[in-house]
Amino acid sequence: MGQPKTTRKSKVAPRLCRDDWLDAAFQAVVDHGFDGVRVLVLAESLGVTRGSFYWHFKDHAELVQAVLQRWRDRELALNQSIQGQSHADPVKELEALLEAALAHAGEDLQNMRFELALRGLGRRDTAVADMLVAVDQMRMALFENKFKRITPDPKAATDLASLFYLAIVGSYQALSRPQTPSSTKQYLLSIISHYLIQQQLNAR
Amino acid sequence: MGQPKTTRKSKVAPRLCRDDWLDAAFQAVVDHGFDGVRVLVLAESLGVTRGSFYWHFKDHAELVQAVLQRWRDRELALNQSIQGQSHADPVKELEALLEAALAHAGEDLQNMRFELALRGLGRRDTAVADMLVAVDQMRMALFENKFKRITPDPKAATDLASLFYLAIVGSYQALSRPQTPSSTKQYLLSIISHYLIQQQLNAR
DNA sequence: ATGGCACCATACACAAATGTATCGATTGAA
DNA sequence: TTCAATCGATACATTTGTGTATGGTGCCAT
Repeated sequence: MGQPKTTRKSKVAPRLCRDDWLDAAFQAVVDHGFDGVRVLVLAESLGVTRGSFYWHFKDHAELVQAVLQRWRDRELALNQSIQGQSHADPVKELEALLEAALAHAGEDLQNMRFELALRGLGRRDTAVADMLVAVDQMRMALFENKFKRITPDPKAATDLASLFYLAIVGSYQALSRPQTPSSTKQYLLSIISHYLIQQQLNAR
Repeated sequence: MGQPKTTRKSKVAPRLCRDDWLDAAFQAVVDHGFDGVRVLVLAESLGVTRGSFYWHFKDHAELVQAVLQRWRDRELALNQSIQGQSHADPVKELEALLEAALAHAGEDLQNMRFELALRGLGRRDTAVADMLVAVDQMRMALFENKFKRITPDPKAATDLASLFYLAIVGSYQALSRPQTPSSTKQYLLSIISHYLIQQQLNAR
């Protein structure tokens, strides 16, 4: 019964690399949080013993550190690529950015769950907390730049960007089950239109 | 060195009741999350051995269950008391509600940290998730009622209430260190005034 | 083919946490 | 006072997880 044929794709014993362990750890964080990253459990899910793990990593702490590092690198790269693509209509850009941030919570559910677990870790680990603050500011600057092309009022741009970002982060965890993703977008877009209309009225 | 004189208030051996353990468990959740609720550790912090624990509780699960239960009861009671106090100016009421919700994140930091840990647990436990959804809806209804007295548009009331609540939840964890509490309030109040001004303009 | 290296298994020691069983001590009331 | 109920200490068994040391095996280049 139950051959050790795990979820590894190929047929037989394609020996593992460091990234395989990182992937497994990522999934464990998604499913059970950072406290659920157990070497023993990961080994079973990968169909090997811990002997493999302690060849690729010094210890448990190094694994977690590597997972954090990889997330941070990817987040920075993602930010760079978004900053690159600048088009004509700033409102369209904003909508696209919103879409991307909320898709983070839609199809790409894994990343959302990982990030929430990461914020949980950040509450006990100041280094992680600092990393998160940096990423938050980076992302918020993205929003702020878009808003600054919509309104001439710099304070309004900062306020709206903060509000948007907070609402997105909030939508990650409140209202778990119901129709959150698209409705949150509607709430936010509604605010934009309100704001734009008001601005046009003021301009007269 | 290091007498077993822990943080228990009185002089000698004031035997513990069930609530003492619940308080300690609450603090453990605040400090280390639900995974940090270890019977052994709680016993040490209370200056007793686990013999005491297993007299007051059947097992570890019963403790967690009781902690959840107590939080839920208190949350319901708080909601009731807020629903009771209805005054004249709806905008003032809204500001007061906002103030209360964000004070939750200010002076009363413990409750905020507990709630965040609880949301973390809710991601792995459907029963907890359901409880949180219920509480979220309950609180959001509070906001929605206030907004319905400000605007005649029911959809706008729902949108604004959702957005506010999401932003508040988001502010609980993004922007850990900086000037979050008061600035978040400013963001939200700014949105209100924008919205009210627009509404007045439309009314003409 | 074969020797060496990369990768993994096995076995051991140790630590932390749960749960149970039993005994001891303290307190309040008859 | 004394006796029983309440509360906590002690000791034991079990589980789960980490880390280390060492041995085994397939694969690739010489």
